[in-house]
Amino acid sequence: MEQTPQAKTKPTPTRERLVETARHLFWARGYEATGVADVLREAGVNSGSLYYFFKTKEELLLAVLDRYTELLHPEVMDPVFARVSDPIERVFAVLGGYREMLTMTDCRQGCPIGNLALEMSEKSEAVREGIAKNFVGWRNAMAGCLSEARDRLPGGFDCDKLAAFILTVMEGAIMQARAHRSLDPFDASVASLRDYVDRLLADAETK
Amino acid sequence: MEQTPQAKTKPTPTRERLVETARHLFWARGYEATGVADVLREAGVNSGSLYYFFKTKEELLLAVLDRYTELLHPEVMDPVFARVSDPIERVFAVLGGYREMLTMTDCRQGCPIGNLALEMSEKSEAVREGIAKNFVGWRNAMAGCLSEARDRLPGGFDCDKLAAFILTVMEGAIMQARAHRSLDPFDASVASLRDYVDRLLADAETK
DNA sequence: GTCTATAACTCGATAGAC
DNA sequence: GTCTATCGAGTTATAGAC
Repeated sequence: MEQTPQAKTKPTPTRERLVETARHLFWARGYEATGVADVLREAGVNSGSLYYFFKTKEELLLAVLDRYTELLHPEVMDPVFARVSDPIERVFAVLGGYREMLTMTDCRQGCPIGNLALEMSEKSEAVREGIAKNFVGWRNAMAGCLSEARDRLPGGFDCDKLAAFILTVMEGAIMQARAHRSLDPFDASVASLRDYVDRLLADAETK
Repeated sequence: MEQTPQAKTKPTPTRERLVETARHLFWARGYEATGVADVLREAGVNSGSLYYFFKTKEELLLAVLDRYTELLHPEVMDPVFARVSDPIERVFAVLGGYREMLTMTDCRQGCPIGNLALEMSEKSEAVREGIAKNFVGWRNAMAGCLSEARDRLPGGFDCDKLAAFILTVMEGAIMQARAHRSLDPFDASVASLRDYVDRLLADAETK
């Protein structure tokens, strides 16, 4: 709707490059620690262009958060769902995706939204809302998996509550992995979550 | 050992005031977002004095992390342990303490170590170690509670693993509470953790 | 839409008197 | 151990030509 329809082979317009560069730098270094000049250098764009598209650095961050919302399904969920079909295993496969992110960065980079949630939640209401929206999307995807497996869970089970718990465990597990620069706390936390889910499934089975 | 023994009524020396001021500002605003000038103003101290005690801003942060390590038992654990005697309930009472912190700050401030873990873990190895040390202390306190209740838990149960899981849940729950500016995700996550622990206790009972 | 140049300010840190 | 003054680099953002 904002895009002219015939523009199909556009070679990555400047705005796109700015958002993608900012996305990666905010993730790797944090928002405050990333200078506008860093984004400009890395994107090969001049100051004037950035401020043509975005009034402020914060507005650039809001665009980054919108981008994350768009990427949730194509980048995070769909590849996993294509590979794994059992709804419960999909949940743990998504967690495995974040584990891989930790592996590839030697436990230096975790969930970009989680970082921003702690750094920025009280600094801007608009940013906080963008973060909350991303969390809601993630939880809904997980809640969808759990709903599919509803008949294997105890009667009257609250799938949204467990979905929120899964996000909680993932974020807390990533935090500890980064603080200890080790996958062990991540693996231990996911194993505890698995134990909990197994007990829920076993409980539903015996009834 | 660093303190002269006769100095008992010292009116809070400058160094102490700097560490305490920095501790509160880093907690409320984050490390990068807090300027050295903010610390100086709030502490009523001049630049020259700060750099007499600390070579850099990062060294001030390390002192803050040491202070948190010292405060863990007197400020976080002991008051709860004095009030609650059942070891399992102690765990949940400690979580209740963090809930109160969220209540008092309208879900704006959570765990100061968690904030720093995500903001600073990859920026300085010394800082990361100070954070990890705080996490280890917290987990050990929780593992101590669980060990006391060992006979009520399933045979061969790994108390350290559950302690790590409890920290994971607490940090993830605080993150979501701050992002949504609501206690609901915190309460839901703690309720799920309680459900898990109840199932562990019930499992041990039937054997 | 993009360019260069720079305004206006804040940052962490230092020097040297007291 | 504390003071004032300030350095030099970095910050976000803007102005105005092209």
